[in-house]
Amino acid sequence: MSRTDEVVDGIKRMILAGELSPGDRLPVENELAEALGVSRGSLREGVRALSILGIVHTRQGDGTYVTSLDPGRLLAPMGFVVELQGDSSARPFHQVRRILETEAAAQAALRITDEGLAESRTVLDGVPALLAQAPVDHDRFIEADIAFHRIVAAHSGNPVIAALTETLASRTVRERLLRGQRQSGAEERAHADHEAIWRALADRDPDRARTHMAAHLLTVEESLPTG
Amino acid sequence: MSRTDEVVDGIKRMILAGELSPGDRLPVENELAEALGVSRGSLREGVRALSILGIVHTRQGDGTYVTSLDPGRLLAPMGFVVELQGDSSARPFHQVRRILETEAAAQAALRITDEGLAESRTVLDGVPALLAQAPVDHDRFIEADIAFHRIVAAHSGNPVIAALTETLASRTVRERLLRGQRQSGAEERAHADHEAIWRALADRDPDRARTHMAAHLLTVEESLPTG
DNA sequence: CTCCTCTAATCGTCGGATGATTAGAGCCTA
DNA sequence: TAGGCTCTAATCATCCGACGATTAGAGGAG
Repeated sequence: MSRTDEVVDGIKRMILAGELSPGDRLPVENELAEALGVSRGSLREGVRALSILGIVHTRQGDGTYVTSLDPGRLLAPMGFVVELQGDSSARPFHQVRRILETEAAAQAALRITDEGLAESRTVLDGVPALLAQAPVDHDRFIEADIAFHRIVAAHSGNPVIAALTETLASRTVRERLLRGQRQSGAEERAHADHEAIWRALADRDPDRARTHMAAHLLTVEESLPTG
Repeated sequence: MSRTDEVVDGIKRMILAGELSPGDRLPVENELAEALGVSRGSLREGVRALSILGIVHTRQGDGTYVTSLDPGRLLAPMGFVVELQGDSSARPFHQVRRILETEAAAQAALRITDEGLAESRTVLDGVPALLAQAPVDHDRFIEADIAFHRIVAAHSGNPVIAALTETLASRTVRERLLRGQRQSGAEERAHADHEAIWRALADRDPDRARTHMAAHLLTVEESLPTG
């Protein structure tokens, strides 16, 4: 086990033992390095790794702090590895997204607030104008697409689902998806699906929300190579 | 953007551009540091971070190589952050596990091989002896539990689901779960659930497999604090 | 041809030095 | 006194050079 691994493990253990809580400040590098019995260089490698994993946050001139450890923050780095996946893995990843978002839609139908409905309504209302112009502004369509799905996932009541779907359907992933199906009015079809989902949410009907979301994401998925 | 971030981004970009493929060896530290315009220390911090994310693998005396980039390898580090979650997040995480494994069971019923059935049969056959002795060897029960669920997920045909459920239901997580419900024959109940799931798999019946898996995991979930 | 030894290459770790950034004390001014 | 400014100390960011640990591969012995 390398020194750096010992640092990572040591800090992780301090958090698990309650010696460090979210928001707490870590000892300064020289102190912590001595406490863990490693040089400052090795310590920095370990702290940097934890920083990239979203467990701690370092500010030059100030210090290093334990983050909130929220699922949203800790799952975000996963988006990094999702982007590295080749086309062969696009389908299994999207299947996971579909399974989770389908359930999220059903939950959201039971829990969404009037504010959430209004906000998603505003997003959808802006889309027809986008699709009417030629050429269509695909970037802005993707923005609206992301915004709608994000609102639905956020109202599922499960922050882990919200964080996972966010990373599984990031902007770069969506750009790949849209590129693969930019032939026959795919965006119009997607927008119609969104409207159907919205109506189910507005009616607080989980079954309809589930079915429409499942069909919507399945349509996208069927444009992907088999995997 | 720090030097280390530039290193991470630079190597990531090399992979995305095809300059580095799985199995390829990275340039030696001194060369790569010069190519990226950073010192060897900063380079090492970046490479170490990528190593912890499972993207590269370094061997002292040999060199640094790009890993296979398989979903299983890249999602494994997520288990690290799952363990850091407090009890308040246990329920949403387990909900995700339940949703994914339920679907995995249905898929596995359609795809599982005779070897997979035989292997899971062997695992289940060993459990009654474990439960008969007093006191029950909880560690070995957890082992069997993990083995059974792993086989099912592996035969879902989706490596991402297999990897995610593995990290969401690691040994440490399971120990927490079992501790919360060690009152009233929970292990016997779990084993009976497993048998019901196995029969559905053996009959290649996805509906029954789905239902039994859902009920099995829901039972576990109901012992968790509301979140 | 096989095995062993030895060397060179490479990563792992350390210590020190310097620059960049921040927070906070102390001072000044209105 | 309240507010803003300056300056200082603390802290992290980066770099450099050195040496130890490990591995792969060349070369020789049998």
